[in-house]
Amino acid sequence: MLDFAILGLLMERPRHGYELRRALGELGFWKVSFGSLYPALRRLEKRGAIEASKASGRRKAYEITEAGRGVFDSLLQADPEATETDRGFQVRLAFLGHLPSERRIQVMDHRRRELSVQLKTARDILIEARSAAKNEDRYRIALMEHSMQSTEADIAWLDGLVAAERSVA
Amino acid sequence: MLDFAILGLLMERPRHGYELRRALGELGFWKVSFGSLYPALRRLEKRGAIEASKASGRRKAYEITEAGRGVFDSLLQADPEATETDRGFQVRLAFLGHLPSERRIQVMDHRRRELSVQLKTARDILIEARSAAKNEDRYRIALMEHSMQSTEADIAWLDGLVAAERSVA
DNA sequence: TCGTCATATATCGATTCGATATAGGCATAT
DNA sequence: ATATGCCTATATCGAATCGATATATGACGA
Repeated sequence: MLDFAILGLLMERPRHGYELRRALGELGFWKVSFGSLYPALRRLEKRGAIEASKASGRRKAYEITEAGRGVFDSLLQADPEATETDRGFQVRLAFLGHLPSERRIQVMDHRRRELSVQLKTARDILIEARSAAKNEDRYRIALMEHSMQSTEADIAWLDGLVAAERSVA
Repeated sequence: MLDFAILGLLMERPRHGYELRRALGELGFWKVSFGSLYPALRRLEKRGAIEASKASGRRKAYEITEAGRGVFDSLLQADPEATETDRGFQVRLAFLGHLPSERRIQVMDHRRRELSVQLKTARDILIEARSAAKNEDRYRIALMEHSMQSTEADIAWLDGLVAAERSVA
């Protein structure tokens, strides 16, 4: 996933490692560590997906290669029905603008269905937990409730994105 | 953190591995993998924090030891000012009922301050990003906005928890 | 000129992940 | 009865990621 995210950012323009880390963090869902970032850059270099060139000071500017663009595309267009982690979806979403409009809706719609299922099970579990709860379980219940509310908010947000996408298409 | 979470669940009653995984997942913020869980149980056994006993079928019921209770307490009471990951906070919150009331508020209050800082930076970054955004960056912007909204919701939720805690105290 | 601080790359050991193997128990269809 | 398929349950592997830390550079002000 990190490789995917790095390639996505480099599609736009060359960046050095530290800058990639900052840009990723600014997306809001992932504060990637150095211990992840620099090994990932080595991986991508070894695969020929990116190339480093000296920049000012200690900086190394990384640039995506033609091969790298191919890797990015195949990651971007991976089957939405296949298993995808939360982070996987978020990275894909960040670069969804690179897909044609109807494929975008497919990706978001699939995610929406997954979240709906999650929400239903969360609701059942919560009802069960509430009925069995002692007072000292208050915070565990609160966590479950908050998690449910977050999922609901995620779904509503996705609906908004899909609606916006349809209205421009 | 996983060790902490496992001990917290075992404080209540003995459970076997699979059940620990389910209980953790039901908290909503962590679907722990087997590859994390079973090594964690080995670690805790080796430290003498938990003990396994045969249960029905292949099941092994794990029970927390006196030493384990000590480990749990020291993890629970760790300085709230010290660096804490998101997941670290959530685990601590799940078992916050084991702390005296005023310490609970300290923990939540510290988290609240961290989230406030996050929110401010996120806001600045978003403003900056909006002004420089091209059309294809739409989804990146949407991610940032959603992340901000989530942080706002987290803060509001924390405020509710703190208020509830004060009202019972 | 000397600290000091933000920037930047790098590496270490430990944790966690995601996938997979294996096998027991239980319900249901043949 | 017994075969089949499906949850349950423990376990392990290699790879990705984390969190902490080391080190060096450049910019800026005391």
